[in-house]
Amino acid sequence: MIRISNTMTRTKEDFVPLTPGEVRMYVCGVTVYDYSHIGHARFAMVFDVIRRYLTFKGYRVTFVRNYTDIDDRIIKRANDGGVTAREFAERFITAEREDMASLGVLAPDIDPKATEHVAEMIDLIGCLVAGGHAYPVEGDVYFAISSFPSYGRLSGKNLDDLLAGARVEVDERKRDPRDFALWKGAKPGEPSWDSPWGPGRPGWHIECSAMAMKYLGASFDLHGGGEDLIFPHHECELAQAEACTGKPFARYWIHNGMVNMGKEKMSKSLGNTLSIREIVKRHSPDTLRLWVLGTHYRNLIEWSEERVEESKRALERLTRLLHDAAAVRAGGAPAALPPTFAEFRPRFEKAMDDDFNTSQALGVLFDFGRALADARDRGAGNPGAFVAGVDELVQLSRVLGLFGGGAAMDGPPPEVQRLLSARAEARARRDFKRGDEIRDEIARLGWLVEDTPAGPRLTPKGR
RNA sequence: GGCGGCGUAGCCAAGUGGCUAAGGCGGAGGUCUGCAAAACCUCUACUCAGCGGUUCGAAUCCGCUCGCCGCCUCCA
Repeated sequence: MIRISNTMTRTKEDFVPLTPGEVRMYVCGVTVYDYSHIGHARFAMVFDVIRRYLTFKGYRVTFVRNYTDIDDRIIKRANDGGVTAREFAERFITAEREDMASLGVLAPDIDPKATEHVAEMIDLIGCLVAGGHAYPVEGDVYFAISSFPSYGRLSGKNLDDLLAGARVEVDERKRDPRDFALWKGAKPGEPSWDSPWGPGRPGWHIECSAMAMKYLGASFDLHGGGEDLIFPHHECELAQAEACTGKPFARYWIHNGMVNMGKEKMSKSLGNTLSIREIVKRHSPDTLRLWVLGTHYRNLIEWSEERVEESKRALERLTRLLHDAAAVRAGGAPAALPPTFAEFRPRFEKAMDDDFNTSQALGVLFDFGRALADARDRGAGNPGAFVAGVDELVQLSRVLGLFGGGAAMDGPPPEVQRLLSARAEARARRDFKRGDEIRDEIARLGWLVEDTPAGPRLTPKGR
């Protein structure tokens, strides 16, 4: 039984999908007005792992992650750059897809864009107006907070506190300062769509309500996003959907913790971001993933180049096993998974079942790695069992999105092989000076040579 | 001011009522080795921010204090 921390109830609950064997999940994606940063990388990896694990457990998962491709900043930056908002947004959607692929994050089943669902949003707004939950004013349409008493339930706010907060924008035309825009009347120079309330564009929150319900139905299982979206975005999204349909929206709300830059949240608005495309130049996707998954998804992570370097070293422990297995596999016969290696899968699942505890799951994988290394070193006895064990380790690792690319297991290029042979000859002549020189040459090509009782071993030096 | 979260070894980080407080990085010693590296073995928190309380028993529950962070405004 999978247990999930549900933001709505603030407790860990048994996960029971609406339809047995199926999971429908919606995750709020990014607003595409700039390159994605490490915070987005974490968020994407977290939900990627949740999706992979649910799939691993046998659920048929439908995973939707949207693009917000119309908003104030997109319009402004597009105007500044002399391109249309659409062109501008498309550029960053393309970039985002490249970034996610470079991190080994699987593409969503559906990745809808807000601008392609304006009709659905207009229908939803129409439903809210008809039901008395929204009202038009001079080309805008606002959601009437007072018509939805449970507003504030998700974020744990009460309506009075929101007023007292005094940070709510003052707009005389709103019936209540806490009301929020569903539809914004067009201003000169802005892209707009026709609607029953005049030309304009959708408010931020309405897009997710409309798209989630279009692809997943009025009620679905999981809704995710960064914890900074709990209020107001998810609160509003929920209110809009439920006010119209009268049905419960998402059953479980999952929110990931932030990535801090020093003591401060990494955020586009604070300008303290580090882009994904910058960071993948320095670190492999597996290294970054290990860094992210080492901390439980709800906790804060502080960005640190040093911590990532540590993750790299830890990862090398596992990749070495993969290479050793590849070397053994070439000659050995396959074997069944021996009983000594059978304990790790259940332990791994137990950790992941408990609110996707990747930190603990990784601990299991490292324990597994130690058992495998021990088996390898103890002997020539049963190489097939060692290979079977490593295969099992890889299978479990892939549930976390590790070792998905073949690169981790690719053999050395011919040049390195040649050098290795030359070194073996030199060492046979006891010309260790030459041997060490060749070892350095191989190192420059990115491979580490180690002499073991069974002969030299090659491992790629990680990023 | 309101709401929420965090504080565990040198560093990172699980664990949230009861066997020896996971795992990673770093460090120390040993075996192995031409050297190196890796691997393996052993060691590295009598203690969980502090102080009280509940309990047969608490890192885990409750209260207070201190420190840090997030949200309440666009944000993953």
